[in-house]
Amino acid sequence: MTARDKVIATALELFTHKGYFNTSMRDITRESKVSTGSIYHYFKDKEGVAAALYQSLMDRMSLEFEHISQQYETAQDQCRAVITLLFDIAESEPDVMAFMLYIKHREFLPNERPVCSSVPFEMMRTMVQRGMERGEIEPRDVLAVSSCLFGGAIRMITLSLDGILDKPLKNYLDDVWVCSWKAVAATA
Amino acid sequence: MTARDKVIATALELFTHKGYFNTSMRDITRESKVSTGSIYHYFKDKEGVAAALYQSLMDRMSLEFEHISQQYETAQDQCRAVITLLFDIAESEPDVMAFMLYIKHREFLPNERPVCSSVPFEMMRTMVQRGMERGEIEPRDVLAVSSCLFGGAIRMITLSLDGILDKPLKNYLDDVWVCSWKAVAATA
DNA sequence: TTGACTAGAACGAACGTTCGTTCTAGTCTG
DNA sequence: CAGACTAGAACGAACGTTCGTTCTAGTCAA
Repeated sequence: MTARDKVIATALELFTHKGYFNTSMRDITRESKVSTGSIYHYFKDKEGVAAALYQSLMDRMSLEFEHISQQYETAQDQCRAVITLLFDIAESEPDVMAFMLYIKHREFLPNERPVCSSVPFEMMRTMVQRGMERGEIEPRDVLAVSSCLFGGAIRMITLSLDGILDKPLKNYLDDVWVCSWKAVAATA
Repeated sequence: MTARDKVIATALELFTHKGYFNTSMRDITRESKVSTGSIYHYFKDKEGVAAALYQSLMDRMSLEFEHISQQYETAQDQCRAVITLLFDIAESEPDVMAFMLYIKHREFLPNERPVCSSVPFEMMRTMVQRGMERGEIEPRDVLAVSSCLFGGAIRMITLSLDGILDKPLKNYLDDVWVCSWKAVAATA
């Protein structure tokens, strides 16, 4: 693991657990065991660390969604795969999910667009759009439908991150998916 | 308007627009025209300002939800009223909505429970619970169903706060409600 | 020897908070 | 009623700390 990677991994952990502003560069040097000088060699500033972390996570999600788009034919299968993937990540790598869904990036990445208009979120809306064109999904406003289709799952994930759930997240997957799909499915 | 109220109103505006950590006590004194000394007379510290603001908004929402519970009989009517109210507030007082839904309180209010387990959110789940008992809502896990019923609306509100929507939020209300209710309604 | 990398001491700016003081309005006393 | 007294609201300069960042010196591989 390179020094750069160690910094990013440490930043993910500290930013999600303590928050960006409650994490000092000293915290990062201590936890990552990379010196101040090295960090500023690889990154322009503290914001640069956050930006690199953010970018790497967005790239990863874009890639995963790309795979799903290719692997599945119907919008129904694609969207279920997306929600399943999100649930998986939320359980196995809660920090990753927390940084993507839960954190207010724009407080410390003022030039970044809001998450909702990031590439992965756009891809989710594209899936919905295609589902409408294929007649799988009731034709309505795409934003409204996308919100309803994925909103339940996303709320469930934030409940999980907040430690509200007493069972593992995956136990709720079936209930959430049945409800979410019923919300948008074209009436036969 | 008392000095105390002026501070809370200013805090709401600055915290939502710039974020808690990007807002200094000097910003608050400048904008509210209340001196540093006075602020520390009314509030223990910066966190105390945020806590008072948070509490006042939660109290207000609890009260509004209480009214809705009494005013409407069925869970369907209650839940639609809740979503309508949230949309109304999001449009007329976006700062209020942003502070309640969008902001990561726990970064600066470490002793506060997460929003999802605040009183207003509990009330929403109670409405769902009663809907199940009355046979209006398909019996499933209450948390999952609540997430699906309100998740779409909440996502829509965050889209609105992010400035993604090109039309006023209320234009989406019908689509969102139809989808959300279909997600959970008992099959006749 | 050069250039990429590491190290951590040092710097200056900005922060939240404190503190001594002044101002204001009300109350008590003779 | 006049004057002494009190409580607490308001003020803002100053303090000590912490932060992000820079700087200088050193190491190591090619």
